[in-house]
Amino acid sequence: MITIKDIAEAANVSPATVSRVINDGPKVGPKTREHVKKIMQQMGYRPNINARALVTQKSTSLGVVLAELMDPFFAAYADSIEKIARQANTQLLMSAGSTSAETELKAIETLLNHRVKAMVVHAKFLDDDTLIELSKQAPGFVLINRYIERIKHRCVWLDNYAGGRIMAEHLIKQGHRKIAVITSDFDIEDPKDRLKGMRDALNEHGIELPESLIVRAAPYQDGGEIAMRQLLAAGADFTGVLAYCDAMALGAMNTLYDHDINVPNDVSIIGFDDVMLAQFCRPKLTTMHYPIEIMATRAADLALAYAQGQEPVTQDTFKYLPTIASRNSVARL
Amino acid sequence: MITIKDIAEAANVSPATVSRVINDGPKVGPKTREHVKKIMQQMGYRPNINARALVTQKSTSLGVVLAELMDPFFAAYADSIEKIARQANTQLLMSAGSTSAETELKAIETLLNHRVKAMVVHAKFLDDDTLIELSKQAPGFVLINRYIERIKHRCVWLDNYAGGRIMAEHLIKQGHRKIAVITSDFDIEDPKDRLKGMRDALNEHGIELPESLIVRAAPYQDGGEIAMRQLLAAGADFTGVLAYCDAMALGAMNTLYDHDINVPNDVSIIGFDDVMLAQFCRPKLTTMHYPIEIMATRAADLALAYAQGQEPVTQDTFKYLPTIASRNSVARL
DNA sequence: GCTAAAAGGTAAAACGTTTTCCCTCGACTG
DNA sequence: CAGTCGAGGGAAAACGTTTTACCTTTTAGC
Repeated sequence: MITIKDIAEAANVSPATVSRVINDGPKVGPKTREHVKKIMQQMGYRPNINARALVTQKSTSLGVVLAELMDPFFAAYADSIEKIARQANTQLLMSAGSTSAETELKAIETLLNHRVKAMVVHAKFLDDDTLIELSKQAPGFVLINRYIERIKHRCVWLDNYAGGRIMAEHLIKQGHRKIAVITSDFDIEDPKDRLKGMRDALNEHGIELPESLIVRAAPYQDGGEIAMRQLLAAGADFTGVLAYCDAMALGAMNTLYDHDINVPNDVSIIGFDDVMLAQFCRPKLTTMHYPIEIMATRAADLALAYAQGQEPVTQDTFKYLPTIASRNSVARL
Repeated sequence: MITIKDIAEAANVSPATVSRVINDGPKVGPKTREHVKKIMQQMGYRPNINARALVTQKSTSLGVVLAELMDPFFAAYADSIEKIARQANTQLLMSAGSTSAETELKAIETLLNHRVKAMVVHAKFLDDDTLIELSKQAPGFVLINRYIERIKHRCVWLDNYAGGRIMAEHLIKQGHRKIAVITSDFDIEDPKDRLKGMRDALNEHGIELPESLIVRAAPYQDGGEIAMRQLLAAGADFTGVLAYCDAMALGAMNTLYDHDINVPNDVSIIGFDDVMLAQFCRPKLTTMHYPIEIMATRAADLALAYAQGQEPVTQDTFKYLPTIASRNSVARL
C-alpha cells in the first residue's frame, strides 16, 4: 500500500506538504499543489483512515445502534441516518443486536472503542445511569426513542403516552366503547406509557379497561396472532382493538380473518408505527404515524453537531408526537 | 482517554505485557495477568481500535455496500451480513447509496480507505474491469448478485435466467398462454437475463412474447402501477403477468384492484424476490423466492475467510437458484 | 551443583498520518 | 541599504497499539 511518504519522495517534497495538499491546507504554492496532486493520482494514493483517526484522536464515522435491520421500523431509522451520514461525507459504523442490556452495552462500547464521536443510539434495556455514564464518553452521543431528564438535550423521543391517548380517543370518537388492547410483553417503558395513555383516555370517557381485555405478547406478527386468539378463546366482547405496533395489528388481523371476523365491519383495529406494511395489507391499516424519519434525521444532525463541538443548549428538548394515519381498518359504529 | 501506557505504569509492568494481556498472548504469568486485568477494569480501559488497525495493517470491520436500507430486499441482505459480523465479533462498516457507477465507486473506495479486509459488495453499475481492479485491493472482497467470470470465486450470485424460465413455466403449467411482462427499465443485467429466460421458456411452448406485452418501468411499486396502467390503456390481452420484482407486482395488483379486475381470477401474477411484503398483501403473492439470506450469509463467510488468508479455490462458483413460492396470486386456467 | 531450556518479562521500532515549530528566501518598507 | 515580514516549505514529535529481539530468572535434568 502506498503512503504519504512514497508520494513525498516521488514529488520531491516533504510528507508535511503532501498532507497539506490532501487536506487543502495552507502553506503550499499552487505549483507544488498541482504537482503533488498529479503524483497522488498517478500512484493511486489512498489515505489511511485509521492513521488519520489515530493522530487526530477522532473517527469521522457516524455510529448507529439498533436492534434489527430486518424490522421495517429500524430499516426506516437506519436509512434516515445513512442519508445524513452520506450528506456529511462520513461512513456508518453500525452495531446491531441491542436486544438486552448486555448486548446494548456491547454495541455502544464497540462504537466507543472506535473513538466514534457522533452516534445515535437506540437503547431500551440499559438503565439511565449507565447511559448517562456512557454518554459522557462521546461528545456526540444522542439517544433516540428514549427520554432521560438529566441528559434531555441528548434525547430525541416520542411521547408514547400521548400516542396511547390519541389512538384510544380515535376509536372512542368512532363510537366504540368495548375496546381491547394488545400490547407488548417486553419490560421496557414504551408499552407501559402507551397503555397508560389509552387507559386515561378511556377512563375520561367513562370506559373501563378490565385486565381481561388486555393481552400481552411479543411485539411481532405472531405475537399479535397469539394475542388475538387468546382474546377470542376467552370469549372477550369488543368492537375495537388497540395494538402496540403494526406487526401485532397485522397478526391480529390475520387471526380475525381466519375466524371470519371482518375488519373493520365486525372489529376495528388501530396499529402503531406506520411502517411500510401498513399500506400494503388489506384493509389498509389505520395506525399511529411514528415520525421516525424526521426524528432520526434530527438525531443524526444533532449527533454530528455536538461532535463538532457545538454546545448542547441544555433546555432544548426534542419531543415528537405521533399522529393518526387514518386508513381502512376502523369503522364508525 | 486512558491508554495502555497508563495501565502499564499503574500495574508496574511494560506496555508490552499489557498488550499481551489484552490479546490473551503468551509470555505472561497468571499472577500478572490477573493483576493487569484488574487494573484495566478499575481504570476503565478502552482499546483504541484505530491504533490497533494502524499497526496491524488491517481493520477488523466487515464492509457492506448496498443501495438502500429501506428496500426490504436490502434490509434482508444487510441483516444477514450483520448476523455473521456479530458472530465473528466484528462491526459493520456500511456504505449505502450505490445507485450509479460513481456512487458505487465512492462507496467501495471509502471501505478501502478504512483498510477493511473483508467486504461484501452489491454493485450493479460499475463495469467488470473496474471491479476486478478494486477486488485486488482487499483480500476479502466479495461480490453479491453479480457474476464475473475472471473472479468467479469472489462472486455469489443468482441465476436470473433460470429464474425467468421457472416463473414463465409456472404460469404456462397453470394453463396461461397470454402472458404480459412488467420489467425494470434499469440498464443492468438482471432484467435482461430474466426477460431472456422468460422468452425462451415461452417460445419453447410455442408462445409469442410481442413487444406490446412487455412494459418497462422503475422497479418500485409505482413503476408497477404505471406499467399495469399502460398495459390496460393499450387494451392488451393477457391472463398472466410476470413481474420483475415483488414491489412492481404489488403496484400492478393495486392498479388491477382499482380497475375491478380480480387477482387471481381474472389475472394471475408472479413476483420476484419474495420479500416480506409478499406475505402481507391480499391475495398473498406467488413469487420467486430469492434466497438472499443464504447467499448473503455465504458471501459474508467467504469474505471473512478470504480476509483471514484462506486461499480462494478458483474453480469454486457460488451460483444459487430461485425457487417458486406458490401462494394465492396465480389461478389455474 | 551445574547446565540447558523454558518462562516471564522489557525496550524499542514500526504503522501512516497531522501538526507544531522552525528555517529560508525574496520582497517590501523606511 | 538594513531591517522586517510573509509565503512556502521541512524536520520531527506525537497518536496508541503490536511485535521483534533481547534479557533475566526460575525450573528441570542429570
